[in-house]
This record gives sequence, structure tokens and C-alpha cells, in this order.
Amino acid sequence: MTGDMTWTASGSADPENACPIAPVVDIVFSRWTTPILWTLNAHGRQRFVELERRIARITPKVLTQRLRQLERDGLVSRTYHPEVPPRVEYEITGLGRSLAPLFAGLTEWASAHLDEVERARHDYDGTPGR
Amino acid sequence: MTGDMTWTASGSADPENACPIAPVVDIVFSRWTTPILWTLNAHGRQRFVELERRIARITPKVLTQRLRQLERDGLVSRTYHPEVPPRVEYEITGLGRSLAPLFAGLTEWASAHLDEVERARHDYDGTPGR
DNA sequence: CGGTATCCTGTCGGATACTG
DNA sequence: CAGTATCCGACAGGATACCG
Repeated sequence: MTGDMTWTASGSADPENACPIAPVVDIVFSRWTTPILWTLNAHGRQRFVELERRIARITPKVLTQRLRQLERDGLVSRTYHPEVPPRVEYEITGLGRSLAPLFAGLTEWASAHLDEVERARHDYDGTPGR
Repeated sequence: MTGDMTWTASGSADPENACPIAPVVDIVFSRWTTPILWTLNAHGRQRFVELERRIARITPKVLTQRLRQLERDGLVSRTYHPEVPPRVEYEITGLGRSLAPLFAGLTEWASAHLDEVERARHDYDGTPGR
């Protein structure tokens, strides 16, 4: 399909990090960002508490931090409604939605290969002499 | 093409983490794993020092830790040659290579949208009153 | 409601030194 | 060469309390 030639050997190898996708990984796959993006995409525009409830175990502090980061990166938009009580809504942006195929690919890989990983782990752990 | 329906809203929402791809992210996108996988795929079978040199700034301790994890997950294979001096070779497995389309997708997303992220960051930082 | 402030702990990873 | 052992500092993230 697309871009397969990007995943091949070439004489390059950047001196700093020999991995061209490192920046994307930092943006999209830092801790908590995938659950947040996933929830926002799956359930549409949501308020802070809704996110807090759906993403179990996340603390408000961390949720705020990650939402700010995602907003700064343009993946999520924040709308403040000056009411009493105040209402804030978060929504995934077009840029954020452009990650959809990637997430779909991840999901597909998971269902196809996750059990294989599980088996490998079991074999590794079960092998004596490590 | 494939698996797009997995990235849609449905009544599910797992209680623990509302994000089905969380396990994959842990496996593939934990720190240093992408540079390692990328290098192994790009340059083929390599010795420890080769990896160490190509992945700048990584320390031998951390490289060992991550390689062990990748080996346990079945993404990388380790071959020990009992010689003097000893020789160890690391190679990406078939399971590891099955991540190729995903990495290609990431690369493509980067070239298509990374500048947009950069612009969003600049706008965000430049907007007063935050 | 939607956060922020403060404190505190656990863990990741760096530095250094050493070994089969 | 290919690691391991040990020490250590930084900081992400949890718990708790408080505010507009």
C-alpha cells in the first residue's frame, strides 16, 4: 500500500537516534495518551469527569497534564463554558482523528499476534537456566 | 481497509482500561524498543556493540534490559556463540517483522502531520493568557 | 465541576567499576 | 566482547487537600 519503502535499510542512520519514528512515539504513545485519545474518539466530546471515570485509575492531576499536552500538540481541543458550575469539554481534533488508521492497525496486530507474544513469554519464563 | 470498525464507538469500554491497544503499546512502544527494533530491521543481524553504537546514548545496561524484554516477548532472537572472545548476535524475528506495516504507517503519519503538530505547539506557546 | 498545590514514593535510567 | 553489579539522582506519577 503506502510507505513500505520507509521501513527498509538505507545508508542513513541518524546520529542522534537511529529511529525516524521516535518523535511520533513521543507524541502519540507517551503514558496515558492512547487511552485518552481512544476514549475521546470512541465516545465523542466529553467533559473532564467523564474522561476521569472512563479511564479508570487515572488521577485528575495526571489527566490534566496529559490533556494539556495533547491540546498543545493539536490532537485534542478544549472548550471552556463559563457557567455555574463551569463546564469544560474535550474533543478530538481532525489531526487527532488522522491517527485512526494507525490505531486500527494496532488493534489488528493485537488480535493477530498478542497470543503469540503471550506464548513466547511463557516459553521464555518456563525455560530453565536463565 | 482492514479493521476500521475496531476504531469506533461501541457499548463496550473495558472497566480496567478503556483502551484495547494498551497491551500492544506496552510491548512495542516502551522506551528504547522502537529504536532497537528499527535498527535490527534496518541493518539485519547485529552484535551487541553494533547496536550500542548505532543507538546513540543508550547505556549497555539499558540495552541489555530492553533486549531481554524483546527476546521474552518473541520480537527479537538472541544467539550466543561460545568463542573467545564471545560473540552474541541479535536478530529480529518473524513476529517482530510483522510490525513493519505499523512502523511504515507511523513513518507516513510523521511525514504527513509532524509539521502540523509543530505549528500547533508554536501557536499554543505563543498564545498569551495560559 | 474542573482543576491546582503540595508532598512523597517508586522506578527508570545514568555513571562507574568489574567479570567470564 | 558482552555483559553484570552497585550506587545514585531525577522525575513521573500517586495521595491528599484545597480553590474559583
